[in-house]
Amino acid sequence: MAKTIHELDLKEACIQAAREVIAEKGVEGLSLRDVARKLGVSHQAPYRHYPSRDHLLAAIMQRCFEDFAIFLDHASKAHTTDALLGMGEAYMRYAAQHPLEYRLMFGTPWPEPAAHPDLVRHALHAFDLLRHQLHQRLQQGGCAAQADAPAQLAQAELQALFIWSSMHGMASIQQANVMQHLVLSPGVPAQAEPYLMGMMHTALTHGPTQAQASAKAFP
Amino acid sequence: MAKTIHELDLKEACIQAAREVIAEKGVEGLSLRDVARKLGVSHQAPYRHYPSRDHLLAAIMQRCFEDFAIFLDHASKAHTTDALLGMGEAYMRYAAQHPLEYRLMFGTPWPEPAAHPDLVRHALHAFDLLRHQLHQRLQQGGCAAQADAPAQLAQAELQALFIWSSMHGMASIQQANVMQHLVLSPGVPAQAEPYLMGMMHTALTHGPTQAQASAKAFP
DNA sequence: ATAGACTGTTGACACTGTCAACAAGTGACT
DNA sequence: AGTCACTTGTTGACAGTGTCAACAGTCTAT
Repeated sequence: MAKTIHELDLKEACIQAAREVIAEKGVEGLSLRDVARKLGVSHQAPYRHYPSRDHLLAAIMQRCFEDFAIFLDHASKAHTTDALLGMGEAYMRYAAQHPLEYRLMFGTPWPEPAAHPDLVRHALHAFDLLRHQLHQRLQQGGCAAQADAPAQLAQAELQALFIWSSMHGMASIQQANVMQHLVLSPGVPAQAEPYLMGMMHTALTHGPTQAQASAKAFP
Repeated sequence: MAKTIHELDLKEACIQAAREVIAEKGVEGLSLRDVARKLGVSHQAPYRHYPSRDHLLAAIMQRCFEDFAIFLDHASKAHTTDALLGMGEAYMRYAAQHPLEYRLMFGTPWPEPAAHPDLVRHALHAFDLLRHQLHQRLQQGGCAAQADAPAQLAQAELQALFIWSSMHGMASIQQANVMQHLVLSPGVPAQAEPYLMGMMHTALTHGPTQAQASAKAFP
């Protein structure tokens, strides 16, 4: 009977060890037997707490989403002038600082979402932060005569999806290190991110043009 | 000596069979032994043509990039009024129609890029199509007094990265089926893509604002 | 005290990528 | 013609993986 680390809950220790393995060798390099070895425990011990590798992965992803949402929330509150800008910068900073966690959350095929409702719930929270921020912004601004509340919410959601798309795309590109191979003009790689931020700001202040016609066609 | 399918080049047949397996079970479900079985050949036969699983994957990815670039090129030439818009729509259409291929190209950790220069070259071609389109557009437009040629190229590259980011982000979100879980207002999921297109159009016509200051700080 | 639940261990199975040794066919050179 | 090297394919092994089944302790409630 080896009293190694069990006192602090093997279920929790598995997540911790697995995150370390992921940080070292990436998501695809994670094996249950590895975390078992790392904890000095038999290769079947983790199976007592997670029915399969995917379930452990889901638990880790959930943890990552929690951390991510906290990170975004702090940043939006810390930025004194523009909470939205603060969130945007925080998003990119998180992706840059935790590439493997980011990949795990947004770049890994999700393990059967229906089977992990908790994971979905935590993942949604981060999006809700963004949506809420934009909704507030729309209500305060009141620039147009659009006082229709549901329409404003829908508007905020469309904006949130747009922002999320752009930032996730940029983060993915940066992570893939693909810009190194693109043979770009000097200064362009460094300017790409602030340029994207500027474009998003422009789009948000001016609203969409054209092509929207095809959207209105199917209301 | 089984004369099964060898006459048409096993090297080529491997790619074909592997693409079928990927289409059925996804990238992670691909195994060399599977394609060998599918071709009625020993489990080591593919190894005579590809030194490792990653090399076969690289070959498949390269093929996908070729198809993808052709697809984009056709679409941009087919669209009579706006080649750029045609490319954008084609991009989203490809992602929707070939989700697994798209995932393979843009969602899979690349197998050691330096070892597969051909893959990199083909991948870059698709980006070059976009960059070229935008460069032409800038030269024709000439709306501003910015006749500086290298600056125009850099501008086109920044625009290309912005467009690519946004569309890739939207495609990723659509593929992850995450919008189903987001509990959005009615009509928002359907409007998301045209809305994004409209926002991109706005941003391109107005150019970036703000935040660009931080970019100019490091020229 | 005893029965049942947790929790962990050992041993097996099928499957994978990959290495090594071998066989059959091909072409070139002497 | 005969030999030699090379290409292509086969068979057999090895370590590694996720997972199932059977077993052994320890804890708790009756």
